[in-house]
Amino acid sequence: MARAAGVSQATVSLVLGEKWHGRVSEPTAEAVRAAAEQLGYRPNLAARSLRLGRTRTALLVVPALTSEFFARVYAGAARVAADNGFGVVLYPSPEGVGPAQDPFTSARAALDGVIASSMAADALAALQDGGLPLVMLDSDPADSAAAATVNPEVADGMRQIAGHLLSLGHRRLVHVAAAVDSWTFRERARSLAEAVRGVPGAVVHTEPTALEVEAARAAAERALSRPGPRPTALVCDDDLLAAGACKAARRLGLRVPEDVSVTGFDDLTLATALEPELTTVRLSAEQVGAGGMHALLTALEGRPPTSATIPVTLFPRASTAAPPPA
Amino acid sequence: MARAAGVSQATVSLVLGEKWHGRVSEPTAEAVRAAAEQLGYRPNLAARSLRLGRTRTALLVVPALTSEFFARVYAGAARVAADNGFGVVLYPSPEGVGPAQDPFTSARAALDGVIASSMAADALAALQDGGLPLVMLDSDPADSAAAATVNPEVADGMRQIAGHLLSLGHRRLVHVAAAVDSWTFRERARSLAEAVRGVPGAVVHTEPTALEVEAARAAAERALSRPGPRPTALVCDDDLLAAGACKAARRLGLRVPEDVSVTGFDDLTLATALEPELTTVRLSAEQVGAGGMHALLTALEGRPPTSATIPVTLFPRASTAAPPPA
DNA sequence: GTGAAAGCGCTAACAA
DNA sequence: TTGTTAGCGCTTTCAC
Repeated sequence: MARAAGVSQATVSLVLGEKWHGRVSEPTAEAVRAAAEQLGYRPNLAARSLRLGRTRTALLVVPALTSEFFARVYAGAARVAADNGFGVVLYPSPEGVGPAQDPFTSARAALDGVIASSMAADALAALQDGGLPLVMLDSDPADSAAAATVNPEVADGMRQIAGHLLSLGHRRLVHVAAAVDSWTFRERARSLAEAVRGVPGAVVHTEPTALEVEAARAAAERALSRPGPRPTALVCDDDLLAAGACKAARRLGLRVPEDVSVTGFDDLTLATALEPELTTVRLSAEQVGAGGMHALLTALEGRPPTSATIPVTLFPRASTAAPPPA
Repeated sequence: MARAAGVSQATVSLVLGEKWHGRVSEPTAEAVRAAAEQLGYRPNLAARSLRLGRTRTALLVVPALTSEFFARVYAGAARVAADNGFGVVLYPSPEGVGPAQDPFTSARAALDGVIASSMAADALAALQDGGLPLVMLDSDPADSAAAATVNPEVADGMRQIAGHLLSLGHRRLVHVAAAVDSWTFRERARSLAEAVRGVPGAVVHTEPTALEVEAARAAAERALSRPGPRPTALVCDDDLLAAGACKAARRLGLRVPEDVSVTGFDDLTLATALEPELTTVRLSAEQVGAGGMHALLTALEGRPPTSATIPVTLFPRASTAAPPPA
């Protein structure tokens, strides 16, 4: 303790907590700081948490951190948290081996709030009885018991993709759709269908697939091999799926984008690592994470949190072009 | 408190802490468990940590979580931690904006130990005075003050890559090297140079680059355009760099692998999303993370932690072939 | 087999 | 302007 070293008792608390102005003399304050510095003293967080009843820790529930997208969501949330003296702990990915753990078994009492992605559907049940402020990410703004929702504008993103493709002249589209039952993917499908519906002669066929390159390749190959006129554009729910779609095209001897156009979603590193570079929609995952943390902090301060919406941007690159003449 | 609800006082502690055998009667224990269940009672972690002086929390220091590799390291560490009632908190990526934070300013007193990657070099200084058990990942086994080191066998991986390429007949290699000053990359360079040295007529030129696709593309393009006989194989320190190398080759009108072979390192998702699929070495990042956590837990139990070594595997795929005849 | 009591390090209210 | 004190919820002796 700096108490023995310095001069006083809990004056230390005031000084180190920056609450001493007008209550502790400047010399004393300086002495305390010097002693703390010299002893390498750090306040004990457990004691502080116990006393305060708050832990300055938020739980982030994401389906799989190994995905670049959610790693970025974490990065954004952690940055905002750190700026506010908060920490972020992750709910162990359900992907992992071992028993699916109740996020609260080990953590509930040590949390101030929860930020959850809609994709981690199975974890939501456990959150119901939490009684903690909850901010949902990329989720249905309507139905949740959340204090706030922070969503990238996925519908707008899909609308932009569709607009881009339709104005290039594409009329036979395939939606290479993530077979994941979550609001964000339903929204994308809805938005795409709506955009296509407005254009005479345009159709969209849906080909569901698991969220993996190999599964997407198989799905896209299926879609491109169906009887009837070949689709000219593959609209994928994720850059990863788009990578699979490109592989499918090449395996069938088709060129991207000359014979078939392919679009992604997210703008991961992958999008520009591929050849041709993917036309895709950038969702700023960091902003989603940061927005979620902001909303949670607001809720924690007792103010009504503002549901936010993160704009998205279409990046037209080399994987899309006008459809072949035929 | 379950105290009021149940029947007794701190008997609760014994029962819930599984320390009651032979000290509390079976009926009482059952009653406590029932009450706890019914009230949804969870022990307060802050209080427990305060009392015990331990937090069951480890810090994982990684350069950038947005990279798939380190996300996997985290996943592995978190899995092992969870199995042992531990949590893992991440050191905010130095990449992020905002002031570079001392990991201990907010966390030191709340940590039991530290796991650090060598790539987070700048953070190491701050760790020196930690006084906490430290496990290093992918770092020089010799020089560190670490209790243990957990390393994937990168030298062996590079040896396998070199062997693969040399036996295909390649003699003019380029090492597209990550311009990051860390042990793991020095080790790769050393191992590659050594393997090539054993083969008469074989040479390796080093082309340093930042760890990004676009920078790697530029570096590879430079290497392939140098005067003199063109290199026939590009050995990259990372799959991401290999993606850049492939783009460089195509931009110069060269085919992969017919005109030039390309190899990666890590076997990220990217490796099989690209075309051709990358010949690469799989480093099990999860195992590195898990091994690191195991070593830390061992150290925390007072037993001497065992430095571990994680074997790597060469995956020969479509990005390598015999060099062109000329 | 169970309860009473102390104390982990901190903060906030109050006394001096 | 500073020190004293109580108590956050838990674990752990130690009496009973």
